[in-house]
Amino acid sequence: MARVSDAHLEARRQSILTAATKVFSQKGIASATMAEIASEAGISPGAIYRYFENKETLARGCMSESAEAIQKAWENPHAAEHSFNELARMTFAELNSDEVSVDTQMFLEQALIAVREGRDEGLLPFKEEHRQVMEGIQVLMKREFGEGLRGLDAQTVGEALYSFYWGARLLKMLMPESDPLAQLNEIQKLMSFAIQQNLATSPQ
Amino acid sequence: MARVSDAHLEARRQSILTAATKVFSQKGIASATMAEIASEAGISPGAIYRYFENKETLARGCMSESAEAIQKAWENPHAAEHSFNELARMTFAELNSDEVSVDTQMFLEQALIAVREGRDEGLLPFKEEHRQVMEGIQVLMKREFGEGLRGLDAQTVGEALYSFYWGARLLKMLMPESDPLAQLNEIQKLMSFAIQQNLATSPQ
Amino acid sequence: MARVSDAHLEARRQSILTAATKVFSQKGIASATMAEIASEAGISPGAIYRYFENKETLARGCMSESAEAIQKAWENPHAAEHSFNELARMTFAELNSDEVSVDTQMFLEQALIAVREGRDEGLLPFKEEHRQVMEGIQVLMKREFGEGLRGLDAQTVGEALYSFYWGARLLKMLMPESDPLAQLNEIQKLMSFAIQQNLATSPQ
Amino acid sequence: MARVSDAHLEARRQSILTAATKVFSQKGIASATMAEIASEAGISPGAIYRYFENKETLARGCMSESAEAIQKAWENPHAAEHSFNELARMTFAELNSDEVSVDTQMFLEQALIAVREGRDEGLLPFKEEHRQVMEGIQVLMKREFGEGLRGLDAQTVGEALYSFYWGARLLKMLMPESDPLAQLNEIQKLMSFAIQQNLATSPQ
DNA sequence: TATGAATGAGGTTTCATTCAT
DNA sequence: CATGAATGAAACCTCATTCAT
Repeated sequence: MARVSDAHLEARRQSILTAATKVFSQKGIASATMAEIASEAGISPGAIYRYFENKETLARGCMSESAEAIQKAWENPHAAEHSFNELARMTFAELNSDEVSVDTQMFLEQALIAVREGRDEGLLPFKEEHRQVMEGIQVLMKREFGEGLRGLDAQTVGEALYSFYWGARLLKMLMPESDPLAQLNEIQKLMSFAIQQNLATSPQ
Repeated sequence: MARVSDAHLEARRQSILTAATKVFSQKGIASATMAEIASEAGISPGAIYRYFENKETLARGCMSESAEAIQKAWENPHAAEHSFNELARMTFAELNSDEVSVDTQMFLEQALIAVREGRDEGLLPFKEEHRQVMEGIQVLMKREFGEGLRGLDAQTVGEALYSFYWGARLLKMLMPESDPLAQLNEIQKLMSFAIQQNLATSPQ
Repeated sequence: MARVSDAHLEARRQSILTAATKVFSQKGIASATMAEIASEAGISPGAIYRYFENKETLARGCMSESAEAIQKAWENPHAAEHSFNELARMTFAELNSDEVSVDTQMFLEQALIAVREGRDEGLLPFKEEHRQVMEGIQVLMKREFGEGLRGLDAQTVGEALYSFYWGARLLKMLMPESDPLAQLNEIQKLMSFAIQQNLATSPQ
Repeated sequence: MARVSDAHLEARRQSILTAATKVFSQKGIASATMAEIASEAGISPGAIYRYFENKETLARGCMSESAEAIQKAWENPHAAEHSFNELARMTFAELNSDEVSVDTQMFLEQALIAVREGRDEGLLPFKEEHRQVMEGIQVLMKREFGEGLRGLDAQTVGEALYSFYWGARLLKMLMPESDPLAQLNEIQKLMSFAIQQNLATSPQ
């Protein structure tokens, strides 16, 4: 029964990921059992272990790749093909997908582990990512809004917006009925008004 | 060992909470065992159950009460002695205290447990609190800013600000060098500008 | 605080027994807690142990004494002041009291322990009691019904009636709504008819 | 170890039942531990749970199925191929087999647990069975004896006979030398005499 | 490769009993 | 004598993971 095509294996792997994401997001990572996931994927529990080392690895594998693309976009603002507002909308729109809750769970789980350990080493990768994204936010804002940010500290506004993003993710996880995109919309209106005000009162 | 003074009982209760907070924040709520906590508190496992119904209740008790006062203030906006901006500053200033990180950690631990377990029951208390605070934010904003919020959906703005608050807490936990109060400052400037703009263009 | 009158101690003892019987019959022996019983008796858990060695002893103490009197009556038929039918009615009427269920539980518990041990020694006391009562039944029947039992084996009839008695107790425990006395009534009618028939067809 | 034949699974199930019956009857259901049973069956504790939901279910499974056939006969009197007297004799003859004592023991263990726990739920299945059998007794008697039961309450007579049956089982467990069939024989003679008497004095 | 039966560690909770006050 | 806080043993059950087939 040897020599199964790589494509077949990859398809199997994907079907497991799909099943796992479904079960994880329905039952939560800890409550979901490997047996359930196997059943959902139409295979046996043992088979999962051919594709994923363990439950932990499987859960990590469920982190959606689409989210990574967006993160990359923020980290490389100069290469960005989108405006700040567009990118922001895309980012928050993504938060309404089902998988995000699992992603958020995974992230928080890792973050808590790092915090528990108390050593900075565990937190460093997180910090680095955070810093890069915040940097990207700041760069994009400055580029687009320029004088409109007068009186504001762009970096700290960037941090605040990043806080807002994570807070929205957290609340979405706890209250799936919340609407991050709608929240963003109001924040964008606020920013727009503020920028108008700034420009209107700018020195001649 | 009968008829111990109430003060003694309360001291014992506190010592259990202290021990539990220490163990929970080091090992995580799930991994921590009641035996460890009892040992840390210098009592027997069974004794804990005279003070706390079960592990879950004990964990809930570990959230410090200082935060509750502020929460109450938001939940009862009509009784508030402070303006929206004042209350907001107090709330974010609190985030710079040392114990808040542990509080945040405990909150996230419990939120994750509830989400993992997939049962809504565990999340309901959280949701209710969230909802009340968001309601409070909204009421205070409307009362103080009135027409300044024209063109904005006060409720959603409230939700967004609440998201921002939790995000700032989360980031503070992960990056203790971050400054929630500074972030709030920028957001308040943004709001102030926006309100000015709104009032300036108000219909005659 | 020494030297409390014996009467006082005995009263205390009785109040504990009353409380215990109430709680045992409501919750079952195993489910009832010493704390509940203490509470019901209006004392502290620790105090019970001044009067009863342990829960087991307390439960045994709840076996009603009225039942013992009746048993004695059967064991000493010659001293009996009552007819077979009267004694039977008294015996079954007793089964409608609340305490009997606890008694039955206690008896069965002891019996099961003896059976588990497999050694006859544990069962011997039971057997002896049974045998004496069955003997008493037989003697009373013979004395009263005489020729009416023609064609019947008095001893085996006695055993059957004794089986009936224990079965009625067992069923009363499992189905408190059953009515042992009503059952006895029918059995007595049966016996009466049978005896009449016997006498009617007796050889002249 | 995949794909084991159904026969193998059934054999495993039986070996667990055998082990459980042995341990339960030696130690009592409450004192017996799942670990002991597993050890006796030569498997791991966890394996038991693939065959039985929990300890309670396992205990219930320990009541032998031979008795069930007879029980079914009483519960479906209309389908019965046997007369009342025949069925009664078969039922009581069964009580002389060796395994009945263990069955009785298991039944009493469980009945006591249900009574102890004080929750009606545990007793309901018992009650239902009892009621159905008593109903069956009554129906059979009415069908066969008709006018012979004049002056008697068939339902209560049925209950009394059922009490007699359980009492005979109980006594057989405690005194293996007792003879339930002989007892039944006398009861049947009693009933026969009574019925004759009834018919003889029936109104013309 | 897939199967799925078996493993076995591990922690919360209860409550009879004790004993310091 | 009474109190009631504290003790601490004990066992069910789950489920990720393994490995014989």
